Amino acid sequence: MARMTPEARRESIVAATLAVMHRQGIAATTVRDVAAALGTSSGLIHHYVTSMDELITEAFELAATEDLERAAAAVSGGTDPIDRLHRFFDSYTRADDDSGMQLWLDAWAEAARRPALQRASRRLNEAWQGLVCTIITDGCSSGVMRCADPQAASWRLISLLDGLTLQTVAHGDTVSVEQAARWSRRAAEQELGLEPGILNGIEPGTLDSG
Amino acid sequence: MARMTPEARRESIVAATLAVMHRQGIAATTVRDVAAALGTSSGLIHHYVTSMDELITEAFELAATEDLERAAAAVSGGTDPIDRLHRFFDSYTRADDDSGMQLWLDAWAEAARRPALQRASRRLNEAWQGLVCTIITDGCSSGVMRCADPQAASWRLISLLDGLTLQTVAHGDTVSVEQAARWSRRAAEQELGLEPGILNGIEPGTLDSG
DNA sequence: GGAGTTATTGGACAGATGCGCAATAGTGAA
DNA sequence: TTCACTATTGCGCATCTGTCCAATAACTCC
Repeated sequence: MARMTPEARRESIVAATLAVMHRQGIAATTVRDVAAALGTSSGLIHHYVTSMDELITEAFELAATEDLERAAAAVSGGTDPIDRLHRFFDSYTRADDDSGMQLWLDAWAEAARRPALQRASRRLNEAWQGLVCTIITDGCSSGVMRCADPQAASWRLISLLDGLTLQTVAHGDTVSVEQAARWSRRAAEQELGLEPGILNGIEPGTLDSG
Repeated sequence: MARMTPEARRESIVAATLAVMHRQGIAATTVRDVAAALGTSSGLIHHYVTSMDELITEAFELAATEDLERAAAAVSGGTDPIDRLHRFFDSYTRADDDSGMQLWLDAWAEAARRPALQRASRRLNEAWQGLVCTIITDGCSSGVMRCADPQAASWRLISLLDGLTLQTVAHGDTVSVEQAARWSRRAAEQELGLEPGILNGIEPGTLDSG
């Protein structure tokens, strides 16, 4: 393979690792598969990375951070708390139709056995919760939402979303993607004292362009 | 090792497999580990089991079915729908403090790659949801609960429980076991139009003996 | 006791795994 | 052009994996 800058090569290795992780799952991602996906030798990977665990953690962290930043960017474009919450749900449900959520399932399962992966997974999960918590706190102080405990409410919403998409990803169609989206929005309306349907009704972009 | 009845031997193999799965995770459970835990040779395992996948699925199915039946038994002893719901939460939160929930995390992650495991996981998840759905339906028809869509509500409750305990198991203490229990009960009260605190208040056994 | 059945053994087999290392080839400076 | 540097190769090593199989040992029935 053509010689590359160390920096560029390292990035390409992490990107290739991520592709393999999406295709085969975290546990089944091997050095040789990454090398094959990259079109290089397996020795090269270890020239840049001290262990496979480190590489997997780094790749997961990259993907998860990008997801989070995409969601944060979408949210920050909202005009008011309800619009921001709407955008949050949109970006979450758009992300999970792909194999992105399977990566999270793998990470949660592996977390107990891989400390570095656990730290990354935990940190990013807390960031997601924080994103929602900020929206709710704003909504409460501006009076459009009613919520006694934004911290708890945001953990419940995040957990509900995770639990529902878990069903979608792991079991095929016990719960459909559309149901998961509708039900979690409905729960948010109920949890935050919003008018029923306000999150599910005004949703022109989901079916057309999503 | 002492010679055993085929039936007894088979049971001991499945039990040993389950122990190894709890200790090392589904993906890292090997024939040799099971044989070592059993104090026998690895060849013996394949004399009773055609493949490792079959054995793992069978062991998971056994553990999950026992959990479900324990919950169903606890629920069936309830005097009315609210008491039954109370008992359901009790048995669920008592189960997850152990490594039982980690097994579910592993199963969900592996489901995409192991069809037999996926079928088992899916079937049992639907049974859990059905258990809750029955309670809610009864509660609605007897007038103590208000719920427009018991099917959807039970999926939301199950998914919320899964999502919250997921945080507990995978990330240590982003969400504590007590918080997960309290928050999910609170969500149920809200979802089913119950008096706030009715599921969290009357709960003498949790802190003393749990 | 002897014979037949079968639970159990221990190791062989082919393949995969993470990692390391000498050899090679491309690159930039003198 | 030459030389030092290092990205890249290709393979070797030790270990682990699921699966299979002939040999052995324990049990049952005659």
